[in-house]
Amino acid sequence: MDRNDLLPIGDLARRTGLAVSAIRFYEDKGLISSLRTSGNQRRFLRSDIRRLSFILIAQKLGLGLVEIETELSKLPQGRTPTINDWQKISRSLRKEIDARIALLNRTRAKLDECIGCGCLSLQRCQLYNREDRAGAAGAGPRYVLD
Amino acid sequence: MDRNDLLPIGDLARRTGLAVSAIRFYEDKGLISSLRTSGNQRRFLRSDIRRLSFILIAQKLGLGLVEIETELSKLPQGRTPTINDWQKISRSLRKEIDARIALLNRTRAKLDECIGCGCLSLQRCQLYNREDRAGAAGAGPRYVLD
DNA sequence: GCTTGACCTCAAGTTAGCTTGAGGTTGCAC
DNA sequence: GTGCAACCTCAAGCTAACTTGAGGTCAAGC
Repeated sequence: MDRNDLLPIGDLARRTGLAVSAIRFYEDKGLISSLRTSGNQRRFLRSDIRRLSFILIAQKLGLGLVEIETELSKLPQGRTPTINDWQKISRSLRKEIDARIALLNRTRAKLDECIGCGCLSLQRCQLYNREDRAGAAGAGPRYVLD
Repeated sequence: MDRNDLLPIGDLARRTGLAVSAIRFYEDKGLISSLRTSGNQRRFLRSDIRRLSFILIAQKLGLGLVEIETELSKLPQGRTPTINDWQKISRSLRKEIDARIALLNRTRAKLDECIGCGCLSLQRCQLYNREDRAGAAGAGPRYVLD
């Protein structure tokens, strides 16, 4: 592994569009790891760019950092992930997207009924039920979500 | 207006599934308003059940309370909203859903390309751009979102 | 050898969306 | 007229996902 293949945190930040502080934060949370120079500065692998990309995409889908870490933990330990590894884990994201689209479609169908009668009634329209609220993107009142 | 048409906060909570504290919080934020008894207790209109329902649905779509207030402010002031009023504002929500579905479809298409090459590269796959990140559900790093 | 920008740590602050707790009051039923 | 559940206010706490600031170090160019 060439010395030039190790990136300081600022470079990684520039490559991903992330703030330096965000990358440090992710390392703290265990989403990414780094080597250290003798002077205690972080050095990252090139493949970490991809890792951060994955984090950004997954976040966009509404996954929390904890869930993202779970996904990332499916990558092979000890060696740099191959393209094949990334394909596998990306397909898992694709399922997430599919699920979200399906949920939105159901919500839309129910809302359409409600627009029909104008009621917006929890009882009649059943626009809420645990199933749907569970997969929701928004935070929502905790009491209801428990 | 009959005296019986005024609901104490606990009843409203039971009808909507919200916590009492959440309703008070929404009132504080100006999403809902109440009358007071001589003893300073809140009394709500029956139509507030619908108002809270709307808030819950909109939250499920990932709208923030501020955006929801903006929507709600389109309801007529001074009188209880009619079914027609609710239909109008609900259609606005429907558009939100449509937009979100469209965004997810675009994201999925891009991810599919990425799965194809396994790159997950920000440059090549263009899985990020401001347009998409803007409509995203998740929080995302603030620096990038600015 | 000195300056300067990039880097370090650790603590505290920020926003959203609520909940929890303390300490006190109301109102309905018996 | 008394008991007690339901209500009140206000302050503080909580989680997620970061940012900001203070105070200090490292490293490369002049």
